[in-house]
Amino acid sequence: MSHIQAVRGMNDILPDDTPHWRLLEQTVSRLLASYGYGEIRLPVVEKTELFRRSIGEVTDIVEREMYSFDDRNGDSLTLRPEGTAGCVRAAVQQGLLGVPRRLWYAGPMFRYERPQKGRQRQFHQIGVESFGVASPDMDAEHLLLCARLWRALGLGDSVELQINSLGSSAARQAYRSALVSYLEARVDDLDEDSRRRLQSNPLRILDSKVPQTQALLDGAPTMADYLDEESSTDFARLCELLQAAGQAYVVNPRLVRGLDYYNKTVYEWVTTRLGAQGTVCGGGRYDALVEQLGGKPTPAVGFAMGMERLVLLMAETGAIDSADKALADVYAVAVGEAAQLASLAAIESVRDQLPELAIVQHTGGGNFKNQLKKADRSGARVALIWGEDEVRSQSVTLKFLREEAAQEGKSGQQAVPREQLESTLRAVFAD
RNA sequence: GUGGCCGUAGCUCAUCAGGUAGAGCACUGGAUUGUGAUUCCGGCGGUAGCGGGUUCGAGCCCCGUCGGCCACCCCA
Repeated sequence: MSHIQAVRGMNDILPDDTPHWRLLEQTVSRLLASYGYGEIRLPVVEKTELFRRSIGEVTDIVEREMYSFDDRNGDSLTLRPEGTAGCVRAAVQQGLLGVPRRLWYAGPMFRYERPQKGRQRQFHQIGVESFGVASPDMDAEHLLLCARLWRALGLGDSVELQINSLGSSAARQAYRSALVSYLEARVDDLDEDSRRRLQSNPLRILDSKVPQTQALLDGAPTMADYLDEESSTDFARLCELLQAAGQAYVVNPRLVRGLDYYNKTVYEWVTTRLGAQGTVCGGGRYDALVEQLGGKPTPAVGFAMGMERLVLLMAETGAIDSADKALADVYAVAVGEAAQLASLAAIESVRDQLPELAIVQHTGGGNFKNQLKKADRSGARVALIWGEDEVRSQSVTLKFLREEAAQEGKSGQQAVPREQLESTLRAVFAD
């Protein structure tokens, strides 16, 4: 068994799945265009320093999940674990921040984690970022845009919106120390993971999955009580905007996000249908990041959605009509050398005149039975047959392979004079 | 990084208590020397992930290792 296998957690996406992916990509790019967002294409590799500074030194991503390596000149580079950092870097570097700017991107991200359902080491995100607008109407725009996407994908009933506000960094600090002192007084009741996080990242204890810890938190100080005034009025305004738009949401006061750069509004779209990895999309404000990365102070909001998870959900929900797996509309069969010549010439002409038809030409020889079998397996609706008889009479036999065609009174087969082939096909595939 | 379950034909799986492996699908030949999908008959296809151990004998038991799935951690 010396086959070379794919790297763990880096998966092939096979032809059976790519139609789902394409539908997602097309739907997203149309929708974003309709909201006036411009696509930006970013490198997959950035300087390691970029991620250390933006995501945060003590996060799991930076501490143990990055694919980092030394370039030949000694620079430390990293396969991007997320998209926001690179997008901000590009926006600053390319001078895109003079006016409010709406951007989106899509592509692979890399995180060294144990693979499980909805999580792999190379995964794909679609990211959306808006720069230069501090008011919550931009947050609302993002959320409503997402909601519209879920509806377009048939996922409207499968996801729930949870929102929260983290407050300004000062408010966060204040809340953080209040939480820590509350929990330190009850450290004996804390689970092991949470105790560790008490040192490293106390806010994350809030979304612990341990029931006992959650119970302990019922008596803890709440984030809302520590919010600065601007954060709380902005958050209230966002809720108001969502209500006005008829968008349902749940305020989850224990929602925190893993990356350090978030402040004020944060949110997640979650589902219960995907096992443990329920977050399908997540984001929020990061008003300080642009300045932190050397740009002029610029407020920003953004989110990222996980394409693998969305594709899983689409399949799970049956939202996608079990896609047409047929690779061909027409399958051309030719037996004999003369027939092959006639077939090739005719098919090239059909391709000229009916470029939208998917035509698979039989290759590799074989008898009639064999070739017809391939025609059937291809999923094609029509087989075109050339043999000695057709060559002699300068015609082609058109055979209907599918039952639904029979129901339309198009069944069996018929001889078609060569010069009528294109018009006959045009008529057959008119619907 | 931690834990549980699992690796047998291209795919999905069987092999009851250790006695050197079987089915369906797929592929292929024929019944049908120019006709698929249905039916019938035949054929190809396996160093049982890999390595070691126990045993007269290991797909089955033990150890290691690699890989997969799910969960924890964390996140999309």
